[in-house]
Amino acid sequence: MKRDIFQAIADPTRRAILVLIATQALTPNALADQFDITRQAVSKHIKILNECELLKQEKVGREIYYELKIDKMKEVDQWLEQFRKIWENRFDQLDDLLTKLKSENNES
Amino acid sequence: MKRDIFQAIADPTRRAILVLIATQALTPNALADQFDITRQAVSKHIKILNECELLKQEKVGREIYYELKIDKMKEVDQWLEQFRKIWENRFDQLDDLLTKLKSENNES
DNA sequence: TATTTATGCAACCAATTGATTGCATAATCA
DNA sequence: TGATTATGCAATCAATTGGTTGCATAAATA
Repeated sequence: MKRDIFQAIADPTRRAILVLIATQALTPNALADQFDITRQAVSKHIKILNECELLKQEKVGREIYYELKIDKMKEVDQWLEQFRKIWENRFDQLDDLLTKLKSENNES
Repeated sequence: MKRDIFQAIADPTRRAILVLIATQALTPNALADQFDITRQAVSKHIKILNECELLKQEKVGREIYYELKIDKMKEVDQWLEQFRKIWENRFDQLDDLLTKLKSENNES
């Protein structure tokens, strides 16, 4: 599969799942309770998230607890970095401009 | 259309377009030159990005220059914030643990 | 004015997606 | 052991996606 994390977070249900399992491990059934779709639909989302290496799992008896591999989310953060550089730079430029205008105003 | 920025960045071609127009305004034709797909395919990507309010455009004669509304990218950053809090918190906890272990080691 | 050029829109198409139902397997419980 | 429960997999389906070709429009150029 040529799936990546950007595909994973494209779907709103999957984004909600990621938030839910970010702080606590949950079973597929527990997750399905949170949504108005069938357990199997949730299961397919889990499968996709798993393929994207976003999940760690722990088997307890016949239950499987899924939790978010939070470090994987850093990949999105890293991609955003190139844009963050730009908006921070532009903010600095605006800041410089305002400082300059202010000092010019004080001189008059 | 119920499209959002997460849909917009799900496609690799669109991500590449966003990078290209982040620092310079480009026409659809100029963009199409960068990819191995038809101009119309690029045009459809532009349409989608536009629906997501990711673009500003300036018409010059019959050419249209598209540039990224960089502030819109902050929406992704904001969504990531909840995860960033978690991984930064865990890093702090690890840091505390290491500091604690170190001091205990010094005491022995 | 006639031709070229830049762009957007419509129709179409194959592949993918998100969901469903049904079934198989494995673990728990009465 | 037999019934229940948790999960995953397969088949199926409608809707969406990313791509194509063809056409219409508007601006620049000869």
